[in-house]
Amino acid sequence: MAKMFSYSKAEKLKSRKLMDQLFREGKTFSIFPLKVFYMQPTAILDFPVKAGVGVSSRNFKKAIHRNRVKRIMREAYRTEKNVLHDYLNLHQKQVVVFMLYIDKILPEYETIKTVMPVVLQRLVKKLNETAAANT
RNA sequence: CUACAAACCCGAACUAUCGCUCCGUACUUGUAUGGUGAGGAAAGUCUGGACAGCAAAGGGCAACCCACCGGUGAACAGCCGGAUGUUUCAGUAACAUGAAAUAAUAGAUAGUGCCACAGAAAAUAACUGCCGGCAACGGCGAUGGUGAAAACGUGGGGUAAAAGCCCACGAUGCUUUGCAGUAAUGCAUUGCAUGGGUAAACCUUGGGUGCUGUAAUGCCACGUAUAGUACCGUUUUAAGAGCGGCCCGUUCAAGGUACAGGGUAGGCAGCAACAUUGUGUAAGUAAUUGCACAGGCAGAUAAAUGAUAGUUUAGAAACAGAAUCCGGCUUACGAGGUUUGUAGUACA
RNA sequence: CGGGAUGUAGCGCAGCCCGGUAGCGCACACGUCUGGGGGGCGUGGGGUCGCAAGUUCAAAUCUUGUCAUCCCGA
Repeated sequence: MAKMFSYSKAEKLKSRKLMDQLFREGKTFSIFPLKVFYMQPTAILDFPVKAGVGVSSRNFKKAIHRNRVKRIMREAYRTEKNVLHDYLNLHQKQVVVFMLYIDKILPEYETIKTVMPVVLQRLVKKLNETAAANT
């Protein structure tokens, strides 16, 4: 694990192929105002976590507003992601995550910042459950 | 001074911590370090180009666009200057005249169409009517008061009754000549004519446009089914294709079309240095152009500018985020400033 | 990045090409038939024609600009 709070190019979900697979086969859960897609890929990734954020252009028509939402989400993920990273380091797992903002009003940074740890803890819990079920 | 409207300028700066894109350097090859990083509209996509491809970017029709004159520029439907109209305001007894706005602006004397209601009649001059005549008929377009618009206007002469039929003054269109102007056009002048409006109705005239767009296009790598079904065609009179529609011409042509299915969705170039930006100066009424000096100023591909705290300022808020690149147009916009106009108040 | 369609009464739509009166269905109000409801019949109200400017005597209609919504292609 590199730096504590970084969110560099290698950690971003970029492959179109992987993304199609995620939306087709991945599992989901929602904690308002976020909806999370996640799955554990079979292939070996160059980075343990591949994470992406998104907003519907139907809900936000202006590009400036979409950029604003994505920036807030990236910032929140960057500061709160240690929970997920520690878990994955401990169990030698890898995961692909995509977080979609589903509300229609422009969010404040504080609200996303309070929701993000809850989301990541839920994600860790879900991964734990599937691991338990498999064994 | 205050309020409102319009045009133009400007579109915060700095420090610390964490973090992001791209570029350079170092080495232990993923870390350190240095630099770099959105707009006046990046927007709308309304336009003009650059650049690239498309059989030889063939010809005609259709379609679409433009339309006073000159300049500007790579180009334009843009911009600048001018001419002539129209509208509004000021002004006048009424003109004249001045200011502002303006998609005005080839042709209504090429042709076709349309003009509600009212009105005799909305473009053929009919009806009513007036005059002459016994009548047949002939002459006339003044009479009719409706309408947005009624057969050049006003006054006089003239006549059986009338009429640009004639005269004076004036209006409009075409035209001759002279002067001014690069020109549009203006002023004066010669002759002829006068049946409305609409071309942002069809249209005619003149000029222009080939089409598609950086997901263009070129190259590299990886991978699948030497694979299925149906139809059309193959030595000719050829199926079909060659990038919008139709016709012609021309070139290629042994495969083509549809359905179902399988694979890939990675990389490099295009791609960031020029119709470039800033300042000064010269030419020009201006748009704009020349010269000198200085600068290097985003380059991603699920897509980079954020978060927190503090300082400065009266305040930090508006509209809003590059995706091939430039010129213009249009629209959105906070606070402050400048200029102009309108209204009110106070003082001299 | 490119192409197209639609804005008319509370709702769904005509009218626009070829300019002059804005209409249809449902809904609404009143009256009537019925003991009452439902339903039928009759009468009536309600529209800045998305917004702005222009052409015209006259604009929902023609022209230009603009705003919003929806759809399509790569």
